[in-house]
Amino acid sequence: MTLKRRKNRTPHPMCPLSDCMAFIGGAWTPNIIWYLSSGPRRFSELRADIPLVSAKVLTQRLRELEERGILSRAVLDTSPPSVEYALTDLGLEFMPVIQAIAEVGQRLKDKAAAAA
Amino acid sequence: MTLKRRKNRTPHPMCPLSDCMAFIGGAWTPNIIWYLSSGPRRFSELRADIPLVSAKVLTQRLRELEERGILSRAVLDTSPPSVEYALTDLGLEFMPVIQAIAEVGQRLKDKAAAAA
DNA sequence: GGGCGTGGTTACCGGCGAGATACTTCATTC
DNA sequence: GAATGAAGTATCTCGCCGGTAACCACGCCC
Repeated sequence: MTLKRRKNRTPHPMCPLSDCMAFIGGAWTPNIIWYLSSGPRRFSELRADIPLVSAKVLTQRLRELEERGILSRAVLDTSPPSVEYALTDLGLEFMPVIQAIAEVGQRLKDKAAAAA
Repeated sequence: MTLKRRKNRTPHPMCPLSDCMAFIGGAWTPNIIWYLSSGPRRFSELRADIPLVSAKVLTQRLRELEERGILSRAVLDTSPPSVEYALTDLGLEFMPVIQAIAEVGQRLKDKAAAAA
């Protein structure tokens, strides 16, 4: 799922699951959408939000997501120029998925904590 | 995201998003869970359900999911012996995510159709 | 005014996950 | 006796992803 129509990732053309995963399946994509859901953020803020992503991959993912219309990219003419990313309306469509992922992840964590 | 604790895929240890994606991020994983959600299915049925997945990857994914307790594997002594896979209770926990993915995928497809 | 830090991006290299295709084993069926 | 079907395994290749390093334009500091 990261495609130029991320060609090889969960293709299965007629399947809504695969269609959606083609957008959010790329590494770190859910995290990026999550952190942008509370408002626009700059590149370096996203790096701080998601410390384990490398700058290279973050750039790649942001470019892909922009290309697909999930987020917008605006260069601010500060110096040095910084770049602000924001979810588009299309990007907001994915929030139910991101939220479900976060909730299930939290529930699993709670269970693990309760079991320990 | 798909791991032996799929090591390099969305690690970010403290994040519920990454925790959940570590389970369902592997290629074809959402599809497998989706088709198992309506009841146990055999290997060859899953292959027919998801025609674009190769046998190798399907085997890998099923093994991983079994190892993590998301599904169970039962060898039936028919001849030739067949193998039946079924979601466990833990596996069922992921259904909200799978459903959200399917719904958003469907909505995107509807929009695309409406736009055309 | 030359070295240094900063924000964002790109180039190069290596590992491993994933796709494609072919082959295996055993028992039934024609 | 050949073909078929179930459930894989083997091999090869390709592309994503991670890490490191370099890049460019600007402002700072002594």
